[in-house]
Amino acid sequence: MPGVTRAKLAAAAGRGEGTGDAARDEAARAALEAWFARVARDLPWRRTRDPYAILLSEVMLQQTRVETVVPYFERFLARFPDVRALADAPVDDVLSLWSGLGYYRRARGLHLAAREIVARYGGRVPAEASDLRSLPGVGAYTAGAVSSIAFGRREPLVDGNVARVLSRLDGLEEDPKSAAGARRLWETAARLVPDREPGKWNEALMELGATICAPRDPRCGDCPLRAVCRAHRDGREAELPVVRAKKASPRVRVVAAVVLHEGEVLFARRAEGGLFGGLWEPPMVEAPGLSAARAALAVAGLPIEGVRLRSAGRVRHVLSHRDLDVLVVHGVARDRPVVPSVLAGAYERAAWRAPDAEGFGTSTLARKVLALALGGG
DNA sequence: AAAGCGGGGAC
DNA sequence: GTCCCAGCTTT
Repeated sequence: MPGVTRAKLAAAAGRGEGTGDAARDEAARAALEAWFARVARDLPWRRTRDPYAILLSEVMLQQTRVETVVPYFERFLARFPDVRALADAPVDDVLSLWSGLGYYRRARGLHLAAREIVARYGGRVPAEASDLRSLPGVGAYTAGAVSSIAFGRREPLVDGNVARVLSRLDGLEEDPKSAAGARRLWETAARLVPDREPGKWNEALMELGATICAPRDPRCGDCPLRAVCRAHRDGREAELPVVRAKKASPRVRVVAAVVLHEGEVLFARRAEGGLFGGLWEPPMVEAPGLSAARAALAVAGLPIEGVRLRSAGRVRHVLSHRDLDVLVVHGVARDRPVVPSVLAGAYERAAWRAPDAEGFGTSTLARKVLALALGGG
């Protein structure tokens, strides 16, 4: 790293505490930028300058690991290569490409955002963070990311990685999830983001958090910021950032009914807004057993009263806030029940489909249920 | 401030 | 098993 000697970094680290040391900040910028230029991963969204592709990547990356997103990003972009293609698509097609990625509200939000970008911005992704922030599914992080990375605007961002890196770098004691802690982090990020290539800087901060400044056992020996890091200086890497304990997910008993007729399965579409909103699945309800489930499905309007159902086994599906214990039952309908156009409860409508049909969204849970019920024949 | 919202990878 | 990920929205 030209111009950045260990001695300079060490001198900068000892000068002042917390804020207000421009020389230390500059040393950190130089060190991190040099490091990033050397080790930056080759990721598909780093090969483009298309703001739409970058917006897509940032939405997919919300609470989702880089390695998980890569194949989804490639498929989605191939199917919807620009804002207009996405805006013109049926929502079920969009959810189909999102299937398995999780947090499906993101897909619906992005779809609505594309339509808004066409309607209000002539099909061009806006560059201003405040304009981006007003799009559905775009919060402070995503707005800062798109504005800085795609448009070179000097906008800060704070994600989980940056929160950890900056908490350690400046020795910030507040809980990043608290209002005060978040405010402090955004102030710190805003202080550090440079005029020149702010997007690179933001990416470098995240890259450091993802590859070096890990939640547990950070590799401080390989860290370009170790000479200016307060937490490292004080031996407190393991204590920062402070994390508050999260509560366990309640266990919930669910019954899923896989009803077949001539090779097709009865699917129902979940109402948008809630869990798995907009996705299609074999009807399932929260119930302690089959008889209670039958009653609940009858109330919902699903026509399976006359179908003999037997157990195919259980599926466990863990979400961030629920731990689902799913009893999978299956059976063959003698004659095809007519599905009503409107359903009650969690489902809005139903249809018979081949289990591997395309063009609509399904959750990983739905795929597990189908695999168990149909896997053996 | 807290809860709802998926799924998976690393340990 | 636990932790948490390039978070956003609603209550």
